[in-house]
Amino acid sequence: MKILRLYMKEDSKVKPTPAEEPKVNKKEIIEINLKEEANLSTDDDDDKLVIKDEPSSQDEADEPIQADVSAASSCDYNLSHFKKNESVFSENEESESQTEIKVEVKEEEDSDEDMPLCNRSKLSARVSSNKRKLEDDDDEEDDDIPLAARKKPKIEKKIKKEKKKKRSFDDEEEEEDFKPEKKPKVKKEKDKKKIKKEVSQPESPVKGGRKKKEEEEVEVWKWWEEEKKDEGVKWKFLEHKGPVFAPPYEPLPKSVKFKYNGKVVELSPEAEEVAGFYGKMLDHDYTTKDVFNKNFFKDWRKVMNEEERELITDLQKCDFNQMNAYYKEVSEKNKNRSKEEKKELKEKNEALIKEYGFCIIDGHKEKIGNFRLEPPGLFRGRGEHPKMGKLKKRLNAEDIIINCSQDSNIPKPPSGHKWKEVRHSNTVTWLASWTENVQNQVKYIMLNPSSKLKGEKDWQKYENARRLHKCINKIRDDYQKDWKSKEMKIRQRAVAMYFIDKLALRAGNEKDEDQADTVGCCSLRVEHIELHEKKDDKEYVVVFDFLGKDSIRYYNEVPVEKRVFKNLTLFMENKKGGDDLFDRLNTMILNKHLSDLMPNLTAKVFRTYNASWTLQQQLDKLTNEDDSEAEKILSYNRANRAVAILCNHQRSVPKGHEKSMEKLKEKIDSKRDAIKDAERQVKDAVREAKHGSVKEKFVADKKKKLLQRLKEQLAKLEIQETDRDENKTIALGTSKLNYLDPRISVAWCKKYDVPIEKIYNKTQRDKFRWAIDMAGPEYRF
DNA sequence: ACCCGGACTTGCTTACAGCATA
DNA sequence: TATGCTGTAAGCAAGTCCGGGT
Repeated sequence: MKILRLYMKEDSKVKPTPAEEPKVNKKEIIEINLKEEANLSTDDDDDKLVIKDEPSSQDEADEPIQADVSAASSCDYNLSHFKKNESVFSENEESESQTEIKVEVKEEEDSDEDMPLCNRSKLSARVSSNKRKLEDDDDEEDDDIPLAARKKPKIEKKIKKEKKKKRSFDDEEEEEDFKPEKKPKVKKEKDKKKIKKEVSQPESPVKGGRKKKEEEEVEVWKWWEEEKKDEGVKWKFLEHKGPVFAPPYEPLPKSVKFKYNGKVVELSPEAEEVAGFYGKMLDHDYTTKDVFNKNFFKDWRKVMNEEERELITDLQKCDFNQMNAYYKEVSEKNKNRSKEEKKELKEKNEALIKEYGFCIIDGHKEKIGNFRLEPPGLFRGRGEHPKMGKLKKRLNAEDIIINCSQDSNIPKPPSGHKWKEVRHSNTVTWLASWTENVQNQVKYIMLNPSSKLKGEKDWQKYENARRLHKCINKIRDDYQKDWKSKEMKIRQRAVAMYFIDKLALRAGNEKDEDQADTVGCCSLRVEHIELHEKKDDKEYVVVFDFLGKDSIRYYNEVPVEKRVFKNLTLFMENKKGGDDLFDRLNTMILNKHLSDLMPNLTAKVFRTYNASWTLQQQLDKLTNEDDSEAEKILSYNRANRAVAILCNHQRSVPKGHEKSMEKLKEKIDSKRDAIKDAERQVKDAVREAKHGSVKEKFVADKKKKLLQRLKEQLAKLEIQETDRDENKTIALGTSKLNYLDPRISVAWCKKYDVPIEKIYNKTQRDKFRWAIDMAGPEYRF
């Protein structure tokens, strides 16, 4: 792998700064800083921020980087796949700096366990208060504004948005080829025949429960044994039935009244439907939020008729209680449906899936991921989303673009309707798409993860990550050197890469004003980190505290290399809390650089790489050949958990966790009692047996066996207990599904003789079929 | 060189089926 | 037989990244 290092000239252009606070040219800042440095740093020549050409390399405190995966309190594995003995960082000697970072999974005042994660502990909005050790200037005026409310001045954004909106309005329909294409009739026949043959799976006779389902599964063909040829073409033939529309609105019974200002008001169906969306959610936290209510009310009024609009002017005066009660009643009724009804419904649903849930792609029948269009409703953004509560409109055929083969049976729109467009683009993988009206984003109907299309990509992803392994040393070396670059941009880039590599941070694209204020690496702001020269007997600690994807809080105290620390100090100089930490960097620049280092390398690959690598290391470390199966699985889960912690995958404490824990404890206690009892019995029996006959001996043996079994059961329960408790705020699913090379798990299962079903459930096995097939016990990531 | 939208992956929550248990 | 629990799938929001147009 050839690695290009670009030492470019300091770019002449200075990033435009917000108008109100004329900022110093970055170059100047460096220089200023250097002067200061020169003055200050008398003793520790260790870390001059060199700007001259030759970097002062020798006396680097070249410490190896450690992945920070230490667990939250309870579990104490201390992994570090970066450790030198793992040979990843072989060039870096010494340094025992055991990094021990607490991933403090929100521990404030026990209170809010039941809320969705993003609503919890609104992140110490005061993260960046004056505690800063290395006092930069003191102008942090917006410390008291909650994070989400802080705005970066972005005027052009507004204009952009306007434009967007306009576009979405006036690009009404422009009809297109909706009549089935006649021309390739012959080919069609042929194709169809072929498909028929492939598709008509042996119809499984109904053989009760599970079995039946298994057999009805889509055919699995070993695409991974086929030769790969890409060229951007995703398929040759694609046929499907089109999406399933949301069921039409059924007006409420007349007895369900809506009241305004205490008086019953009869709503038009349109207004009623939308009111119903709100009424249904009355118990939800959302309806207590200002933004939500405002947005809802505004959009609701839009669908009202003149009269209604005139009358209903204040949400406070609206009474949705009857609607709420009605919906509750309905769902109650649904729960109590009779067996027959349930069965009927199920059959109907299965028939629907059978008809619409599959497509034919290149001669194979494959499951579609989401063949149902999203029903109308109120938008529920996560975190402090400015658009929460807006009305998500009902979709019609006129909104939908169909994508399929020209020579396939083109799906029919509902009678009286026309598709927005039918296109035949085989360079994309979606079957249908539409533009959602709240965020103005395209949404898609795509294939299930078990499909070839998805599987192949998944496989590629992990191969790519494995490729990174081959040059990770070089890359790490490189960015460590770049910490001393004389160019600000490169320094920032290098520090960002370090974060991404070490902490598995996301890239952090820029976001629009009209989205929740969350950040990733490149979009970190000064207010999101705190620097401590010393914290709890650790040196050079960076405290991260910000809201990441889905407004999940990321909190981490990380000891870093001195040079990184100094650089951060430098980056924060003369900035306010709301300013970008890496003002010379964005994801594009970063990814551009990464792709120069290795083809197809992007920020996200590091996450995949580090996750999978961590899993492998952990599995190696935690698994004992002669553990019981349950113990091995616990080890696996622990390894999995380490990854989840690394990637900050959280979840809200499941409802009734407390209760279920208690129950488990009870069970354990009673098991213990049983064991005591059994022990006593065994003792007695043994005594009897000593001078007894064969029969007594037999009894004693039996009792012993029973005791043994009880003990095993107890052990299992205890394992379950720790496992469950350690897991309460950590979500394993995401990493399992998206970050861990399944071949590692498969290999582990094969090596230690654990049935794959214990690790992957049915869906997961489908998704990872390729890996199950591909990897032997010797596979290494 | 940047902006923007399109395409696709990632991530959390919710609803529900199916099972065990009382 | 009703009830409660648990694991799974569905749902959909929110990221990443790329490429085309200007």
